[in-house]
Amino acid sequence: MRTSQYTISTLKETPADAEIASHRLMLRGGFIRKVASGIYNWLPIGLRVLQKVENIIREEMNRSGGQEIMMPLIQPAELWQESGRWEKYDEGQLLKFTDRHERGFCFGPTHEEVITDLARSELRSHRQLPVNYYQIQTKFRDETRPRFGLLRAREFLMKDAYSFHIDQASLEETYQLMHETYNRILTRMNLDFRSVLADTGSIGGTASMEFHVLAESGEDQIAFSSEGDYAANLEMAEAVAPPPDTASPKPLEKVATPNVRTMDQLTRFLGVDIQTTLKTLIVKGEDDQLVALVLRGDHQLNEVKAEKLPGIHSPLTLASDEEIKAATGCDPGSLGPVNLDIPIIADRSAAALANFVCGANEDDYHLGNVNWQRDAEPMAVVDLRNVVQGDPSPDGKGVLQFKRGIEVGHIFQLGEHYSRVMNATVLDDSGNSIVMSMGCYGMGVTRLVAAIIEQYHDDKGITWPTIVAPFQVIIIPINAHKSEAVAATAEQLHDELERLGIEVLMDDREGHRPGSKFADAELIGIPHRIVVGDRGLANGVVEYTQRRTGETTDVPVDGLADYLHLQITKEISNAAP
RNA sequence: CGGGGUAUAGCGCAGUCUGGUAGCGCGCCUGCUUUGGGAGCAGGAUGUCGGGAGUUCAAAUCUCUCUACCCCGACCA
Repeated sequence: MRTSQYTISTLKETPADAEIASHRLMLRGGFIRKVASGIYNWLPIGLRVLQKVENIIREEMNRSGGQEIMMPLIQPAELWQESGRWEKYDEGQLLKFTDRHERGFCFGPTHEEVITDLARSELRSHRQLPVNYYQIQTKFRDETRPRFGLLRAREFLMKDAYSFHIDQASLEETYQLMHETYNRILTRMNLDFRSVLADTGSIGGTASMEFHVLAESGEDQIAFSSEGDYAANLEMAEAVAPPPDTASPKPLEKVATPNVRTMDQLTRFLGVDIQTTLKTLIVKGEDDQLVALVLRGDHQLNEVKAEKLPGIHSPLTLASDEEIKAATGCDPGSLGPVNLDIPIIADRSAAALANFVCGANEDDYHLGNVNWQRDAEPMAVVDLRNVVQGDPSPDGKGVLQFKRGIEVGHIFQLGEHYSRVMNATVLDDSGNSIVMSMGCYGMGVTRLVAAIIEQYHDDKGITWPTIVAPFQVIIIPINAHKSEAVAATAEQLHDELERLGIEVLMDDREGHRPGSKFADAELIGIPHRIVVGDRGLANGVVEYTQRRTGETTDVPVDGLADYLHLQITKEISNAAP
């Protein structure tokens, strides 16, 4: 391929609205262009990368027995009404419209309904199970706030797979297989990633796991054991119950704390350690009754954990100051569990305290030396808080550490969540009608492209792993118009590499001086660069530079193509398990 | 959806406060000279100043309104 016949649309200046590396570099490098908020064009060079990522996923899915299908982007309202998600699906994310006959449709944000509908008509016998269907297809989710370029787009490419089973054991087997498949896919792309325990969220189901590419720009916080294998999304990470404080109770005391409203003010005013204090949050229960959630002063409420508690309103809703005043007679800053006429749910760490400080349920007063049982009784003691770095790991090995991650994959055991409401059944070996168990397995293809860049870039541009690079080799001839030797050598190398099946780009643009060609090659991130110039040719050598290391060596023209062929073959296969 | 901000040439921006009919850098086109780290000179093209309404002799500039986009918060691949 020659740049004179190929669109290289690099920008010298960064478009103003790009915040993070992947977005900035994809715009500058001419990989993508924005069409509307969260909606992008893919230019030729960008599409090459996208298709490589797509093909790695496809190869590994096929290798694991997945069968590729394609479902429609546009889906009828009836299916979503049947599953109950037409009204419920994440308010607003479902983009709905009607056709000329006033029939309701939506753009597919995911395909559980369509696949379940397909499965119930195609799958009749247990002999056909298990099956795993997948597609690589456009999704549309009307995000309230698209951002970070491809990391949170509204229209994006996703690989979604759905498996069907006669029983839970079979589902677990495929779930495990998909876990391994995802590991292989991400490993082949040379990514630094983690699989972590995850919340099942709005899709519903029993077990689920997320795959995170580690990057500072990631939107998720993940917690993992310093010594064991435990890893979980922060919203799921379990806080281990500390041993109870066995100090003998001291006499309860009431202290005046004028104008103290926050934990920070309280600890400074009283000169106590924040770890010996309690804070009390009032949230809405079902039927608008109030519930008090009690945490240690230094801990943060984990909303996902709280929402899962029986009797708690979902989404989690804090009571207003007025409601709190009406129920307790004081402001939120003076709340505490003692003599509180609201059911109390205590976090394990809060429940382990003795002789602690908390609000007195009276403005400008706090209580000291408070003790459970003697002074207050929680209705339940549960895990309610976010873990913090240094907490013991739930697997008993080491302590928890945090990293940020980009969620590129999510696998679920859905169980009978959809198959039951949509009546997707098969006959078992006794002729009984059995509701199929389902699994679903998502992977964000366009998001993966961005995630790769987040891990592979430097101050000059992208440093693609060879397996996903848009081209594998770039040849830059210097003053080809003046030197026949340069022109001929570059041509010869180009043709030889192409014959060997290597994806080679020759920068034959006229009017560009070497400097701008070097800059473009580095921005676009082509892993191997060959510079052909008179200077070296006099000695029979060209200059070879590795993009990632910047390491430059003079190498003989003879044998270079074969060497690169060997090298590249190694690079694109050594990551395959 | 709440809060904040922006909209002027393909990109990055100035001009707006203080109204007088649009500019800079990069890019683009032509020519010449250049050619190992984003070249120089000369010439040139490109704007319904986001849309609409209003105030005014006169609006990029003032007023109202609509729209799009970006950033900060609750969801997801």
